[in-house]
Amino acid sequence: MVTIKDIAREVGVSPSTVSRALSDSPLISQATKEQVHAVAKRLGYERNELARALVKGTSEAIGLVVPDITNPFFADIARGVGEVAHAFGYGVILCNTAESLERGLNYIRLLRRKRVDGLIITNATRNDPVAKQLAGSKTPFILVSRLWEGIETSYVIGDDHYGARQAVEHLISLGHKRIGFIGGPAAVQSSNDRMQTYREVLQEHGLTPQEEWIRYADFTQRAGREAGRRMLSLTVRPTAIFAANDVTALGVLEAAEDLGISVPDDLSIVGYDDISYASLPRIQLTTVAQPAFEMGKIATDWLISTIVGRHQRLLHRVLKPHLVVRCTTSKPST
Amino acid sequence: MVTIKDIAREVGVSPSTVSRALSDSPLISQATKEQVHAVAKRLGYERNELARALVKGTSEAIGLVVPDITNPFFADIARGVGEVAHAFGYGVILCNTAESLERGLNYIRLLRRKRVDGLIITNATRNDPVAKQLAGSKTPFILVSRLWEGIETSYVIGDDHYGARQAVEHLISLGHKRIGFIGGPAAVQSSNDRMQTYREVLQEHGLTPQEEWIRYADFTQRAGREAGRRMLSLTVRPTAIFAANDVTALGVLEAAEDLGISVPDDLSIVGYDDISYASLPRIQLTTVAQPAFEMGKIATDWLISTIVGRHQRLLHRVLKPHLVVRCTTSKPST
DNA sequence: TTGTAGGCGTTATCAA
DNA sequence: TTGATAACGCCTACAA
Repeated sequence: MVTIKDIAREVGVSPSTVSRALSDSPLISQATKEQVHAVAKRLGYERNELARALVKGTSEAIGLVVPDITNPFFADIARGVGEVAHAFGYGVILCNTAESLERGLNYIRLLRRKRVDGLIITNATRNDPVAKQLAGSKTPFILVSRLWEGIETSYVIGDDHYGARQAVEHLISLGHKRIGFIGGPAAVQSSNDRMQTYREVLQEHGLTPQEEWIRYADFTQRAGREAGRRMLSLTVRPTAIFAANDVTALGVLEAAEDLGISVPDDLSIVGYDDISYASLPRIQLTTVAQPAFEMGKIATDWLISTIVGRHQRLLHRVLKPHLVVRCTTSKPST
Repeated sequence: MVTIKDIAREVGVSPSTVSRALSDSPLISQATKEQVHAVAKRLGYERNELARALVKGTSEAIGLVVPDITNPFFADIARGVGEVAHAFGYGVILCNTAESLERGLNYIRLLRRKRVDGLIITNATRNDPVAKQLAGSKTPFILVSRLWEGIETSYVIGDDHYGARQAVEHLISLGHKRIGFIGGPAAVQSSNDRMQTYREVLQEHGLTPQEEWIRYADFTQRAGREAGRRMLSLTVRPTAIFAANDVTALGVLEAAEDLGISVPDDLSIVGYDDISYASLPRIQLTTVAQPAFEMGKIATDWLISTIVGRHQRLLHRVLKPHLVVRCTTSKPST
């Protein structure tokens, strides 16, 4: 690899002059700048960002931790993050935890060892051991979509209570009385909030769900399918299911198919997120839409502003989701 | 941030001793090791990988460039890459080019400046200016799914000719004579190979497609939908369409819906990749399956072996895809 | 406008 | 078994 020393030797100046010339310092004459750039190009010089980061104390990289990159919701967040990160010249180190708490821990440690300038965390869970550790550190970070509890942080989330309310009230207004819920891991705040609101809304309407109508999956299609299959095999089964995310909802759709239950005639399904596959003609999933791409962008924008020191306030952004009624919900059959 | 010097001072030894103790050198006494580790833990020491990389000449990070992270095919590759990379203690820097050649170029430059130890490239295109540059460098890299032409590299790809043949012969065996093709960007090798084979197979069966039955989209759902809409609005329209990837195929499915054309009765559709959404009950897309996750794993495995110098041979891996017949294909209506 | 020198946090070499 | 010392490649006062 060619270094500034090589260029310096070639041009006949000192390494510092080369360094300054390459970073376009006003102290350097036009003539030398041109020479330096020419030689740099000829030699194929690429600045060593590692060395630069070491001395400048900033790596121009941010870490992004996601629980499942194959979930389009997180893929979209990742896209948003990449978009603005790269616009500011920052790199993005992506870590996929597969919903494993342990991996999440390891990745965050790895990212901090790599001295990323900031972190975007989308896999926050309750009692996350990393929470306090990170909160007590200097590394700026921001939570997206999922929250820790009892810890002051910046975040960009959707209003899960509001969204869940839209979903459940929609089902109730259609006339459903037996409404089930399939959530994500119990330690995930957003899933819990949706569940809690689900319970509340039912109660407000004088409805009490059986305990078997409430299940926890892990936000994957497979788990959604299994949970759905179990729930739909009950002797008294729900006429509608609210799934805590679209991927799970699609799993439930599969389960219904498996059991020969027709949607929406015999079962209504509402998802959450509005991933692009939810709107496919054959799917037409009724769901609660969240602006994933936007969330990634907002978070990254804030993070980088914080890194470069333009501000240091916390950011609390709660986006209102909205219900998109499509074709997986209808009146219950009588 | 706490450094080895801080630990050294605290313990009362030299920095080099601390360094050795932390990397578990056999030269250090058990007693000091324990002391050092204790203090390191107490102080919350995290090794600075930047500094380490600088002196060791290896960053323990690999770069991954994908054309579209929201395409589950690439998300799955990314998952595979992450899986084995992290198993070996490597970080993954993800770059999403959104099918832009210019971005691809910038990202690869960025990654090289960050001194990644190797690259996994899934966005290769014909006449990629980065190709020769990279081929002439010391950084090991491997292409996945998409190839450059005329350049000796390592790669893990699917057999596109074989896959496309399965798809088109399937349609022909069903009795289709008017078969269309919707590909990705013309500069993408895999898309081209599928197209070429599509032409060949038709020819072998004495069929000649009209030129309007061949369209290039950009591997997105939206473009697939538009191209599909145009093709299906022709006065003489194909009775079957082979799309160069599933995302495009889903777009075509939408287009058919838009125009009130029923699938598979009035139009058969075959996709490529077998992303998880292709097998949804309501979708049941007939498609050519590729093991994306596996491809990511194989490539990364090879890359890291090369990095650590276990070998330096090129890897040429061509995986045979297989046709999965589902419900979007049937005999043409008469 | 340019050069010198010191340092960023590690690791590696050579002595002790 | 441990300690100096010199790198790694770059940036930045401070001097010239």
